[in-house]
Amino acid sequence: MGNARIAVAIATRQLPDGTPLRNRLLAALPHDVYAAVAKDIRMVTVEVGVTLLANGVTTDHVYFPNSGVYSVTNEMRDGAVVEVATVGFEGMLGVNVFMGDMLNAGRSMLQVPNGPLPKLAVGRFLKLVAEPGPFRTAVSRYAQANMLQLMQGTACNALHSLEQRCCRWLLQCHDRVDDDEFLLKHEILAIMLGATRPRVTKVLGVLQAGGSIATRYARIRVLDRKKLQRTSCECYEVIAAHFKRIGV
Amino acid sequence: MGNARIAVAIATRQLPDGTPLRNRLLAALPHDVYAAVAKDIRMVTVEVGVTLLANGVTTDHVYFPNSGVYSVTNEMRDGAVVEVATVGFEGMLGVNVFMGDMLNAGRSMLQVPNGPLPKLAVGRFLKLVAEPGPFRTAVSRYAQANMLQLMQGTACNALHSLEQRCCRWLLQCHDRVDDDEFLLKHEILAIMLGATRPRVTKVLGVLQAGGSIATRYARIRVLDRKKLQRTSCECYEVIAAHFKRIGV
DNA sequence: AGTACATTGTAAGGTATCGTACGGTCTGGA
DNA sequence: TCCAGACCGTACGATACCTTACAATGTACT
Repeated sequence: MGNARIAVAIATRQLPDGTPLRNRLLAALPHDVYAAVAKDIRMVTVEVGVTLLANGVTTDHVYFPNSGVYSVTNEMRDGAVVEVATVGFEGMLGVNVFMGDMLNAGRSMLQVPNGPLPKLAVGRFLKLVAEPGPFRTAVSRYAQANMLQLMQGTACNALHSLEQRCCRWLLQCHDRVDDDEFLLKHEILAIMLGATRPRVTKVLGVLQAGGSIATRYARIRVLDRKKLQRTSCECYEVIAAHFKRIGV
Repeated sequence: MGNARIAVAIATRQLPDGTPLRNRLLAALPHDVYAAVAKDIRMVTVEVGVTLLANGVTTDHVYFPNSGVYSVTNEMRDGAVVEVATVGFEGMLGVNVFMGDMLNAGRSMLQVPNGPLPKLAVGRFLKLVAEPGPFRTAVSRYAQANMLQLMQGTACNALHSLEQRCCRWLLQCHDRVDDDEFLLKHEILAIMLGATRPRVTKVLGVLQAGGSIATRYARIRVLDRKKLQRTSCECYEVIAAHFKRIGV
């Protein structure tokens, strides 16, 4: 019995706290390198909405989400906040460091909680990506995919309805959480989409009436993914295709 | 007289067709390298709206605008087109190549004509950026600034009014053309902003009544930059500050 | 069970935007 | 000089969205 447990531990890589590694970027590290890096990974417990990387500030750590949904948001002078990129286990928070810019762009925070968050010191990260290899390649591809996501998002915000964008967000969220139901308040969703809370409530009501989702107090459950996808704009598929093509 | 002419030619770098070099990225090349590269630069004459880099296609050339305004646009399945990034003499078309992705993202085209366009073969470009140095640094910084522009644009499209975004576009355009008046049809501007042409006409009418601009047949003249900046959203300043900070 | 608080549901009046259509004006070439 | 086509100005009904406010419901805690 004990042996079986160890076998599993070896077969599926683990984070320092014992949870299985899902982050795609860290997973790209060669086995021996990961073994060495794992010691330097720290697990952080974060609350929804708390700033992980502040805008215009140099940080000492980058984050590699293992579960849950994180957002890079942009805040205007009048306080209006809107999401510009969604990040989950496929990526990282702090790509700007890889791009050679130590100042964070936008504010990164947790939106849908789903477990602890691994972080790594910037210096350690930079050493890992300094040399060509699978990790550097993975991070580079992610940076590119992230840019494609931004491009699609820019167009989407200019052209598509709230309902369409809301469906897109729910689908992207669903992809990053290993459950059909997740913690998500209407207000959070409203901020993400740059809309007002009552409008989001109304849109979610329509989606619920259509049988795509079920909403509870501070929770949303995806019932019919395909229906949700039909109501969404094409941007969900386009972004997913980009990520897939680039191999993230 | 002849000597004076040569002196000028040496003092201000020239493109193969004799026009002075304004593109910031090419200008970052060391003198001797530029002299060697100049032979490989070809000048292209382009028409407004013609596709330079098509979406999802591998190209053999990258472009370094020397004047005028170029756009990277995103096209939806229903044919709706919207601009996601503005490019002028500060940048290049085809950054994705630098990011390690040979497939173009979005469609790049000319919006405001202002002279011929220098192009360089992809292979030649890749050799130039392969080694660390001032050119590689400049391109890398531009890639980063471009990403910041995308982030700000995403938020801007979600939050700001057509009038605000229109002012931002006119300011960005004005920065890239060495004249207060430039060729720009309302319809082009409408496409850029993801709006309908009549609305753009209306907004431009208001701006004209306020004395910020003067419009003629297919032309717009900037009369009062500061007034235009006050009517614009903060995104113009934010993006300009990003470019400045990164040294593009 | 009951209370305080957080979250969601709903409404109303006002503003912005959309789609569409049509007439007016400018420009370039016959 | 005149015409055809390109471009701009304007209008109008329909729809989406915003702001604000308040009522209803779920949750946590006593």
